[in-house]
Amino acid sequence: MARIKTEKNTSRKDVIVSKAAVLFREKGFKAASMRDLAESVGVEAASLYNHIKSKTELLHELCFSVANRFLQKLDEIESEPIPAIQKIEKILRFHIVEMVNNYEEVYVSDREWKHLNDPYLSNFQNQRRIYRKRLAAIIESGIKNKEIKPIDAPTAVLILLHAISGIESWHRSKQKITAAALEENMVTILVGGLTI
Amino acid sequence: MARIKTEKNTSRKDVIVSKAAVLFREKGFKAASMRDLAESVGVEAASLYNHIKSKTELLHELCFSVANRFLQKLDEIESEPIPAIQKIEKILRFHIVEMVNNYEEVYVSDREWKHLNDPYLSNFQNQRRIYRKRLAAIIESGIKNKEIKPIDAPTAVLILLHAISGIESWHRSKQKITAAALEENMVTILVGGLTI
DNA sequence: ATTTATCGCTAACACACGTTAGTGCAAATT
DNA sequence: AATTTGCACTAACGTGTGTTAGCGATAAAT
Repeated sequence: MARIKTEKNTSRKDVIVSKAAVLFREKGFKAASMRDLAESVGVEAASLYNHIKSKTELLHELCFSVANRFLQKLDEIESEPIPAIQKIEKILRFHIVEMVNNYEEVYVSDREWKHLNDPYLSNFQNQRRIYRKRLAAIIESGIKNKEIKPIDAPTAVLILLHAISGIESWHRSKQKITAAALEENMVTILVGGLTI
Repeated sequence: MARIKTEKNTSRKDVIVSKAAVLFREKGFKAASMRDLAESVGVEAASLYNHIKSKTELLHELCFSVANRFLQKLDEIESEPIPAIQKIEKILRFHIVEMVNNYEEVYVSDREWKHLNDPYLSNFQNQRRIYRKRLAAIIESGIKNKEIKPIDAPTAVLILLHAISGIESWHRSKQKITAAALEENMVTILVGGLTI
């Protein structure tokens, strides 16, 4: 009967959620079982339910905490009085840093949200759609100001976001370049590809 | 007792594999059940086993048929006597066209290969690793020849491949631009991002 | 020190899953 | 026309799943 160990300012639920992120990334949400999770937490499966309502709650928690972080940052950057292309670069860098430092959560939020249930599912999809539209709008304004090539903005957004999710491969690769180098390379290629 | 309808030159197994691709994309491999698949084929679940050995066999079939198409094309392009950057552009265009026209299969091969079993799993991972190394080598040679910016080649590969998988979003979007326009936009941004 | 709340345990549930066995009809082959 | 093969069916199996109920021990609050 060993209790779940917690560090300062982290509840037992936080521990579970964070272990779930690792597992969901490794195996996928459906393939990761509550018994797997229990083992990785160091407890019996049933005990998890003293801290969480359901398996899907873990997914909500992960998806929306990530989504909220990105939304908040976008609010912040959108209102800065800087050229559109610089806004895009800032957002890009934020995404990269998040993907590097909070790999598990961000990855799960990106790949496993399909398994959310309504109403969370529709909610999440809406947020995602709106987020992308806001990015597209920034790009459009950059095109108007001749900072950015006259390309289809939604396509540019799609490229940016998916390219970032490629950091997954970086995480798995044996001989990683440094995170800083990764960031610079990605910015060079992507911002370079957009700029006139 | 209605038999599975086949068109010319397609076996009943082909029909099943192709319906499986749709289902695996929609729900993910684990979440898609054989009973789901049976329904979409118009048959009882057990009847599927007159044509296939197992659920995973469907995944093998999909993953390796896609992988082989890409490998074959890479062989072809690699041996052409053209500048590296043009090779990259050709490969990029091939990926885009494949992702547009064979969406379901390519998507499943890209996202669901984790659920393969050994020895297929290791096999697939190896092929993937080697494929990427060959792409990186082309980029390296382009860098040497001053056709391509001096960036980290593996990072460039990662960006290219993942950006392509973003075509998933294009497929789902309501107001699609044409496939041709999509292709041109992607090439503009990505090849533009690599070129000096 | 006593009470109360927290939390991990065992046992078990209902259910969905992939798959096999065995039967019989219909199409293909002779 | 007779025979063989192909294929869909029903029934059922074992297993793994998420989750609940209820018990007892320990930590927290009084």
